[in-house]
Amino acid sequence: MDSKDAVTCLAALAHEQRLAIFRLLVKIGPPGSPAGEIADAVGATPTAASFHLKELDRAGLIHATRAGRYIRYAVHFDGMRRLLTFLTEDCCQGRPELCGSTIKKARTLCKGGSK
Amino acid sequence: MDSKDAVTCLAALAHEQRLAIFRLLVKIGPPGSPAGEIADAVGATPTAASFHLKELDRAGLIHATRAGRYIRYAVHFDGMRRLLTFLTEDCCQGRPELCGSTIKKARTLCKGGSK
DNA sequence: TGCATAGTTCAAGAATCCTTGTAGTATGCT
DNA sequence: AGCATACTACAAGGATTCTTGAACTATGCA
Repeated sequence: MDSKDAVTCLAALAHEQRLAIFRLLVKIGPPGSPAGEIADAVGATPTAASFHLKELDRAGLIHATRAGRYIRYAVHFDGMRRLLTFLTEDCCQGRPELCGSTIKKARTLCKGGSK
Repeated sequence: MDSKDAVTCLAALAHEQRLAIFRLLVKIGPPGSPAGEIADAVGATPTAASFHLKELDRAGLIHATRAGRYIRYAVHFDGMRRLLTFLTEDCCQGRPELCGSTIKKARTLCKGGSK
């Protein structure tokens, strides 16, 4: 992940409805949820929900899969983990004793961590 | 941290220069750096740097302390940790086996983790 | 084939944010 | 006190992003 990708992710999340959608999908986990239910849950019109879901998808934070007439959206844990890793990279010059020594744990997120 | 605070933080970070400043300060850690050096490091004019530093400060991601004629900025680990916690809250409905069981580690960040 | 449902795309106006220069404030030195 | 340095505040133009409704595409069922 480079700086541009990170800015795209952060801009995607820097919006009340999109943040609500993202957190909802984080909570739901791998099974995800169809677009209509997501729209209802966050109080968005179908048009707005579609627009915001596409933004989150483009940023690589969620992904879509068609299931019959529904399109299910689920959080993309790998994208999420890459973003958090990028934000905390080289914390305290790699000398964790400067900040409490636990920052490295931020890198071992959902779906296995390392790499 | 509520949804509005998180959006403020994310919007603050969703900008190339501000993200560069934040990551620089994360890397430097507690000692921080004066505004002028930060401006040079990220290639910003003094005016732009001041503007962006204020944004990050307002969002609670960094904090300023005057040291003589210099104003040093340093990352505010607590604000940073609160944001990461907020983003990963209730991951997979609290059933970490759904996503790899390591998400909880994201909450134990710099400065000692919990609350 | 024809209709209903689920979701997306398009376009235009409105709102917001970014950029930049100039002026101003605070500190330190002589 | 007077001057230089370090940084901040203000303001206006320009660019980007958000919102909304109407039209469009895709799927499933009878």
